[in-house]
Amino acid sequence: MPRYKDAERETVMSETRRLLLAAATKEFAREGYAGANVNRISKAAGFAKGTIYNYFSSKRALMLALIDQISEAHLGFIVEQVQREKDPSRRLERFFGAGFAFISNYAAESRVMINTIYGPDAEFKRHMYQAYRPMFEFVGRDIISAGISQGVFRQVDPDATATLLMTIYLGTGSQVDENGRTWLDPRQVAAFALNALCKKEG
Amino acid sequence: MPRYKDAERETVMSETRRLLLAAATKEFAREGYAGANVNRISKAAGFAKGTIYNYFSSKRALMLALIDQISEAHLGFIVEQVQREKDPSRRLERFFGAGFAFISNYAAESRVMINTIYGPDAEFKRHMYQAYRPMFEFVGRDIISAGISQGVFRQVDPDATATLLMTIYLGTGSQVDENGRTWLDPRQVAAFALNALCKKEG
Amino acid sequence: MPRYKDAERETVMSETRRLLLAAATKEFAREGYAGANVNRISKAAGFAKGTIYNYFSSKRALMLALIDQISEAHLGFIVEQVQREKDPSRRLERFFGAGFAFISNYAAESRVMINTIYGPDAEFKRHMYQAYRPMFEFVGRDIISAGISQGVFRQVDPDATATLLMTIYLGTGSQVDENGRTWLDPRQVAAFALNALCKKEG
Amino acid sequence: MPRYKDAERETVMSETRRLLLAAATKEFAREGYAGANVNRISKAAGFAKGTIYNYFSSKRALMLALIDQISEAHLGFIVEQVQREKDPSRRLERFFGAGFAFISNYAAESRVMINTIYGPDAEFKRHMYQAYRPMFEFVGRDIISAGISQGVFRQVDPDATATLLMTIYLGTGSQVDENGRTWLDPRQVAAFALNALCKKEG
DNA sequence: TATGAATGAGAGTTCATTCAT
DNA sequence: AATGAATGAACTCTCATTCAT
Repeated sequence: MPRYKDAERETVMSETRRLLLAAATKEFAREGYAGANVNRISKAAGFAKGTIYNYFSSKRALMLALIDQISEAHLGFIVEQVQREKDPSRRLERFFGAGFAFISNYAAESRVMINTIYGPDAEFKRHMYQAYRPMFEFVGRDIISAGISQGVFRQVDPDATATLLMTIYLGTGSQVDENGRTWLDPRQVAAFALNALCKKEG
Repeated sequence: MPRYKDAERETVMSETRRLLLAAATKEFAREGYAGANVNRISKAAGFAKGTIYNYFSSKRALMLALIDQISEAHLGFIVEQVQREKDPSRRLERFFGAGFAFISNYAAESRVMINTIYGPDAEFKRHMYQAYRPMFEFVGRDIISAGISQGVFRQVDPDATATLLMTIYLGTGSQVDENGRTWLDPRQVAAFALNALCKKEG
Repeated sequence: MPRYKDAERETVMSETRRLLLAAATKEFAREGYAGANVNRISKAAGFAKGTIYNYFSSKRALMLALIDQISEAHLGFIVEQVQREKDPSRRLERFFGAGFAFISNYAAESRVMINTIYGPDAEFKRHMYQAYRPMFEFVGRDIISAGISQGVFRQVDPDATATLLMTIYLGTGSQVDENGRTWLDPRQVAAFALNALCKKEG
Repeated sequence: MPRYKDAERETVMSETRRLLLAAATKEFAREGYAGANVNRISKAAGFAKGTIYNYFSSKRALMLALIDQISEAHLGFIVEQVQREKDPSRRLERFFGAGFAFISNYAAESRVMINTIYGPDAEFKRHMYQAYRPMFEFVGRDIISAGISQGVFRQVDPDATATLLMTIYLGTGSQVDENGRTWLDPRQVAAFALNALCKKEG
């Protein structure tokens, strides 16, 4: 869990900053980046309009900080659970299980992430991919490659397959109904992926 | 500047509308809905700012009309190609092939679609799902169900699997690099899906 | 009745022009001059947007023509009825009676007149006063002066009193409830004025 | 430009609001509500265009606030002077005297009031009547009814007569020439009203 | 550090008017 | 004479950002 985590920040980040980021998460989730209102964020966090500029130099900077925070939490959440399993197939199931659980438990954060990944802003996308690279690498290395070398998965390209699995995760996980419930079940998705990846047994 | 074409009014009207929608597609693709500028759209189409309001009552109405146009083109493009094949497996391959081709050939339209589906605006999303329902149904009926009844695919839930495939399509197809090239190859994705769906042969 | 009336205009004024002025009356009455919409007027009259400019050079010119038409009708309506009486007191009663009747029968025209007289546009006001001058003169001469010389009314200044009576008429007549009914009754108002004007009898 | 006065916030806030309302009064008086320009008001008050929206949520809200302010000032001005007299006839004279003085001293405010009362906007009219109700009641009670019970005035309906007097006041007072001078003299009008109301003495 | 009044660029939208047909 | 697509100035309102306190 502390992996990929900047221990420094924890101490530097004041309570105020945390409150502002929490309010920003909700606002960006609800309105999207362009539609979000900086003053409203500051007020929702319990501060005056100007306060937010003592912590973030601009609306964009706030968004970038939020991307970092979300990706960090997202990675920690998933890695921690996946690593409890050793078997690659179980790990894949856990991956979807934990992934969907994150989306359910951190709905606003997930909305921000999805909006950003599929949104029009190139800089934000680049930043987000950068921040999520560890997760792509983790899936490629600790799930796919591990499965291949253990003879459980077919001989697939680990990078491309990691991308595919991440894409499937993000795609399926981001489709939620009015109540925030995902359309699909993580077990369904995991079963589909396992069917595609596992060697066929006669 | 094309203030009065000499042809019939009907034609002028349609042509202008078409130009406006084309310009809107580019603008919405580049900036997203919230960031798009209505005046710029009208100018880009070759008209004065006010002209667009002779055709669309508001920015939202313009977007909704665009969603309808894109979804219609998208469905037509894919169905036409998929139906050339009769074998369900070939159809699945065609589905991804045609899908990725649409994304490549109609990059701006696809961007708008993706931004909308994964974006923050609930009304647009609802409208888009409505517009794409025929495509979900087509995949479930003419690919999945057809494959199951022909004994090619496993006994899966057609609706859930159609959703999954659509999601995979949209997710994988929407990830493009700076040049608009998709990260993944439609054949890779189709192979993955076929592995997951086809009955295992000893 | 044909007094103060430009017989020429009657013939020149085409049916289209009449329809446009009728529609303009309703629009100006409902929205006021600034809020009125020229296109809406043309459409309401059954014509295309541009047609109105074949008859009136501008929105202002339309309004000025309307003021002339309304004042002419207003004067004709009142004079015709007042002149049926010979006794100055009866004439005063008739004046208010006919005046209130005009407001009731020509509600839209009256609204336009009132809006204009008490509105912010100096040019319109000047034009309206000019157009209504015959009515001021008529009241001063054929009611007040007549009454004084017949010994019925006190020795008041005919002009000032005409102004006062006109003001009272316009003020009381313009106050109508939701259903277009005046707050006050013309007989009440006439009685008040007669009390003020008539010589005291022992 | 007075961005930060050194005094308390409360005071700055009120002062700015006062300046904005003062500028709005002039603008609405000159252009009418529909023709008024919100940005111009803010600029005329010495602020940037956006500032006015820190104080009033919309142009309409600004107008409604102005109506309240004007009616309050108007009532205070008249009541204060009328109550100095005890005799009903003197009070009636004072009523017109003070009323005409208000119109002369507060020309812009009076213009706004008159434009609104006789203008096309139903909501504003309703609001204004509501705001002026105390004045109608004051006239009915402290002038008319007082005069009747003291045997000075005839037995008239106090409410209808108050309406009539208010109407006469507003009508006569609102007719001013280019220099803001009323056409009629308050004494003339008061004399007319007294003649109408007072019992005839042999 | 926190405040919030002030700023002003920029957005969506309206509409009087023009003019080729 | 009538049309209506096109025009573009002008308007109301929003909001990221600044900065004196």
